[in-house]
Amino acid sequence: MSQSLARALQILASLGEGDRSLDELAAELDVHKTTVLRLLRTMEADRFVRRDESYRYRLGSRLFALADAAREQHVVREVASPHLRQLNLKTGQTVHLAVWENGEAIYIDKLDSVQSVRMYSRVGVPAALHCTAVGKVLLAAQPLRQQETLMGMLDYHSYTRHTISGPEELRAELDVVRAQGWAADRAEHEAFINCIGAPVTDHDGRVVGAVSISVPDLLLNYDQVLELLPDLLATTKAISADYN
Amino acid sequence: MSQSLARALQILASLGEGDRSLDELAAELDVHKTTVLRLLRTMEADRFVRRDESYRYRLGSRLFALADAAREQHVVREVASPHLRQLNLKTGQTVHLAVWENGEAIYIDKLDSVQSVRMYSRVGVPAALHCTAVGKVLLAAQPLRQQETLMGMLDYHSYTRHTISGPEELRAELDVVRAQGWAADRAEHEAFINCIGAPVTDHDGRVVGAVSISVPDLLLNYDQVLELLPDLLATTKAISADYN
DNA sequence: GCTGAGATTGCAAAATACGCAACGCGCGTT
DNA sequence: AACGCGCGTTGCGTATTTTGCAATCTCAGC
Repeated sequence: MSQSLARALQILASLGEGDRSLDELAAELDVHKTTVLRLLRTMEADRFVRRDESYRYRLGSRLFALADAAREQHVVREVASPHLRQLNLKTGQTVHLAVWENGEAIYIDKLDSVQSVRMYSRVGVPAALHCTAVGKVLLAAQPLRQQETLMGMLDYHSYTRHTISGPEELRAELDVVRAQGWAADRAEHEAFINCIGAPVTDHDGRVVGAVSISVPDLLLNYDQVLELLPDLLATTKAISADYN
Repeated sequence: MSQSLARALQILASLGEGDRSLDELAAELDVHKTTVLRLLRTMEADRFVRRDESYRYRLGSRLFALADAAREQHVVREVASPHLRQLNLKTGQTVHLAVWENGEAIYIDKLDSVQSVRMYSRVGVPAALHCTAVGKVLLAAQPLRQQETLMGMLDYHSYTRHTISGPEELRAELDVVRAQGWAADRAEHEAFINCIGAPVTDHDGRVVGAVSISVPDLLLNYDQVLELLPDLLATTKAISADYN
């Protein structure tokens, strides 16, 4: 709708992947250098973008401030924070918090494992609905009508050979999730990583978020991960209680 | 330079303070509703902004992702993270990490004290240069020419009755900071809060960041805070070593 | 079923952003 | 030391894009 703004957002997205030079950005957006320069200048003035000594552009510090503010607007995250920290300390594993936002499951918090095994996940990024623990938990909690719509639209990308590959299979899986009150991801999204996830609910029992624990296979096998389930459920229960 | 973009950024800044309705935003920016609507739509499409059921606008999840990426682009933060965590655990106090960015000292990481005493500081926000420990440390490390320029431009806002109030006083303070290798803030920014801060350096000895510990007066008096200095210096030394 | 507050759209005016081409500047090359 | 190249920057005329208005639509409360 607004061309210059759309381009500016594209620039920000691009800078999110790494620093860029003016020409690189111009080439990427396929617009004239001049245009990019002026957009960058505007954003620089408000600290959304900065540039280093060698004229390479990077994301600016204003984004920190905004993201920080955006988080505080997510009540769940505030409430969950200390509990997640405790779970992270106790289990030593990577812990995620995700919420439902506009048809997607979005990670809004992440605590790394003590062993710094890098995982492909990031705060602010959507989680796949058909093959992650939090995705399943959140999807299973949506109105049935919307679940069906979404299940029909998913791409069912096969990340590993365990990935659920179609609506029927997913529908069955969601039934299990609803019945048992938690979801598993047995190397469905990343090979050699198992996860378990459970919902956080408000006073009316509505699901307002999902917490998961992710463990690389080489640390714990799937059955051993299941032994962490009581800790996970205790955490989500505590968060839900604090949530009022 | 780019009007629509500038307005859009203004909208983001405003949403950073809380959720807004269309009319509220229009009034705040003093532009027509239509204009705001279209800007919001553009940002909504890229998940920079979202709106809830009742048509109130909030910051979107894309900002999380970007902020997360922006952090990872700050090498110092990555390297410092585990050390800060350790310092935070050992002392139990609020720990900050700040870097120099475009003439300002910006907080890029913060770990709260175990006693949740709220401090007025926020990741992404600039720290005052004349009355915070990190501000002094970072300012003292800049080229003298720039220091002078900046000292002439600062507003020397008197937050408390201990706040440094002019260039001469600040110049003397910075000499002390350089000489001793760390800086203090004796209730100069927030009454009843004392801080100590020290620089992180790269292999060439250039200052690339600053770490500080902040303690409310009711927990420890100034002399007691000074006893934490060895811990602080050990931390900055360790970070500097890891920095390569 | 009416009323009104707020969101949304079509349109025409013009302000604004755009691309071009020329300039400046620093760095590495010959 | 001079030259040339790469890259950022600027002035300017054009026309695309954005803007504000006014009319319309939608939904909630009465």
